[in-house]
Amino acid sequence: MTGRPHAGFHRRVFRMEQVITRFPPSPTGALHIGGARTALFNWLFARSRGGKFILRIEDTDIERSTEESVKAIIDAMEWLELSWDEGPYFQTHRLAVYREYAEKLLGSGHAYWCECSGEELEKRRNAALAEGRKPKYDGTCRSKGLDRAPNRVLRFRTPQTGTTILKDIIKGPIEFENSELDDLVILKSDGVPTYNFAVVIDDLTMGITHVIRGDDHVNNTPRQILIYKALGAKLPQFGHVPMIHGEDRSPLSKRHGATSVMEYKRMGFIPEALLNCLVRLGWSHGDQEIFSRQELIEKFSLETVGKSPSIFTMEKLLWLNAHYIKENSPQELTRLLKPFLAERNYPEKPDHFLAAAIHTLQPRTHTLVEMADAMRFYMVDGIEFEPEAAAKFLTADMSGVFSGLISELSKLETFDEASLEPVFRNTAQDLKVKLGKIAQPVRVALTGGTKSPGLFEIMEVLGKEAVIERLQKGLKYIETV
RNA sequence: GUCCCCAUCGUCUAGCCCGGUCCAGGACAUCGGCCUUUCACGCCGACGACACCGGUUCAAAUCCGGUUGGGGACGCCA
Repeated sequence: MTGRPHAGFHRRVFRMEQVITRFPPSPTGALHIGGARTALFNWLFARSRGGKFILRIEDTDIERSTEESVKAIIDAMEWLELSWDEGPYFQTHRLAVYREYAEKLLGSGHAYWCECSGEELEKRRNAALAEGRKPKYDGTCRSKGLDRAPNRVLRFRTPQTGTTILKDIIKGPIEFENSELDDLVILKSDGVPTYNFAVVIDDLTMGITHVIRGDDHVNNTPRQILIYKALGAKLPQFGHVPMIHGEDRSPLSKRHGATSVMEYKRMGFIPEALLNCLVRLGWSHGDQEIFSRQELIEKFSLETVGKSPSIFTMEKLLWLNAHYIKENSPQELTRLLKPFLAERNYPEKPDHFLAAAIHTLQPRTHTLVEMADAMRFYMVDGIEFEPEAAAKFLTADMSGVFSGLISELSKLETFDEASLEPVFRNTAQDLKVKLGKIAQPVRVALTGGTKSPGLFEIMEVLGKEAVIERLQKGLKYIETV
C-alpha cells in the first residue's frame, strides 16, 4: 500500500483509457460487510482492468468522523489485503479545491448563496411532508442575489425542467425528472462541502473513471450528474450495486450480530474466505463457488453483477472458511493461528509441532477459534478428563489393555501411524474386540474427551514419551476408581 | 406522501438480454445413507423456487402491463 498524501493533483493529466476506481468510506465507524464488498468490487474492477484503486476518506462530517475509525478502516482493508495505489486522501485536506470549484459554479450562475436557517428549513420540510408534498427546498433565496456572508450556505441551482438520465452499468438506464430535484446545499455555512459536492469534485479531479457504490446512492446520482454538467465535465461511469441485508431483510446493522469486518477476524475467519463469500453476494460466474484472488481478478466483471439485494448469513462463510482451512498449508495456518493460541495462554511449542498438530485438525474445524480450542490437548500437558467420557471409557476392565499397550508401545523404535496401527489392531484381535473398543478409552486418556483426530495421527504428533506418560496417567485413573 | 430500484429453492445464485434444449441447474443449510477407531472430511441420495394477475405468442422463468411485497432516497449525514 502506498500512501502519498497530497492534495494538489487536480490539475494532473490522465490517460483516458486507464481505469481508476475508488473506495470512499466515511470514518464514522468500523468497516462493515457492505462497505467491504463495495471496496472489493472497486478493487477487483481496477485490478482486472490493470487500473488504479484509490482510498479516500470522506471526513466532511466533522462531528462524527474520528481518527479511530480511520485506523479501523485501514486495518480492515489491510487485513483483507485490498491494497490501494493512492491515498488515503482526506477530504478535509482538500477544502481549497472544493472552494475553487464552488467559485466556478458561482461565477457561471450555477450556484447562489442562501440565508435560510436550519430551523426554518426544518419547519418547511415538516410542513411539506404533512401536506403530502415532497420536502424539497422551496427556492426562497434562489433569486435574491445574496453575497457571501456568515451563516450562509451555497446552493446549487438545479434546472427545474428536463430529465437527467443515469446510464448505470449494473441497473441499466434510469430516468429522473429534474423537477423532482431541489437546490441542494454544496457548501455548508462553515465552508465545508457537502457529500454530493465533494464526491463530484473528488471523482472529477482524481480522474475516477468508474464510480462503483451501493445503490442507496442512486437517487443522489442525478444531482451529481447535474453538477458535472454545470462544470462542463465529462461523466464517469456509474455502477450501483445492490445492498446487503440482514436475515430479516432490513439493512445490515448492529442488531444483526457481527457486521464489522474485524469482528470476523476475531471470530477466526481468514480473509480469503470472507472475500470469497462477499464477492458471491451479487456477483457470480456460472456455478463456480470457490475463487482464488487471482481468479477473481481474471473473472470479475461489472456486467455480471446482479440487481437484487442479498442477505448475508454466516452459513456459507463458515463452509468457505472450513474449505480454506483445509486447503491452506499447515505452515500458513500456523502463522494465522498463533495469535489465537497466545490468547489462550498455551505453553509455547515449536512451529513444526504446531504445524503437525494443525494438520490433524484441518478437516475438522471451521474457524481458527475452533481450531485453537481443539489444539488444547496438544498444547497442555496436564489435560483433565471430561467426567462423562472418563466414566464411560476409563473403566476397570481396561486396566489390562492399558498396561499391555504401554509395554508394547514402549518397544517401538519408530513411533508413527504406520507402526502404531498394527499394535492396536493386534491387541484388538487378541482380545476379540473391535478396534473401537480399545480406541475410545485410549482417546480419552490422550485427549481428555471422545472426539478427536485419528488416534494414530495424534499419537505420532504427541510423540512416544507424551503418549506413554498419558497412558500411564490413564491407567492410574482406572485403578483408582 | 413523492420519486427511484428490486422480485427463481430457507439462504447465495445459474438461466432471463437473443422466448422452445428448464416438469428450472449448482452451492450452503437441513434430512437420510455409505465410509469409519471417535468427531469430522469425503462420497451418494432426498427435501426444496420461477411472488400474483392479465397480455403477446403455436410456445414465457424468459417479452409487455398491472397488483402485491421488499428496499432505497427525499439533511448545512455520507
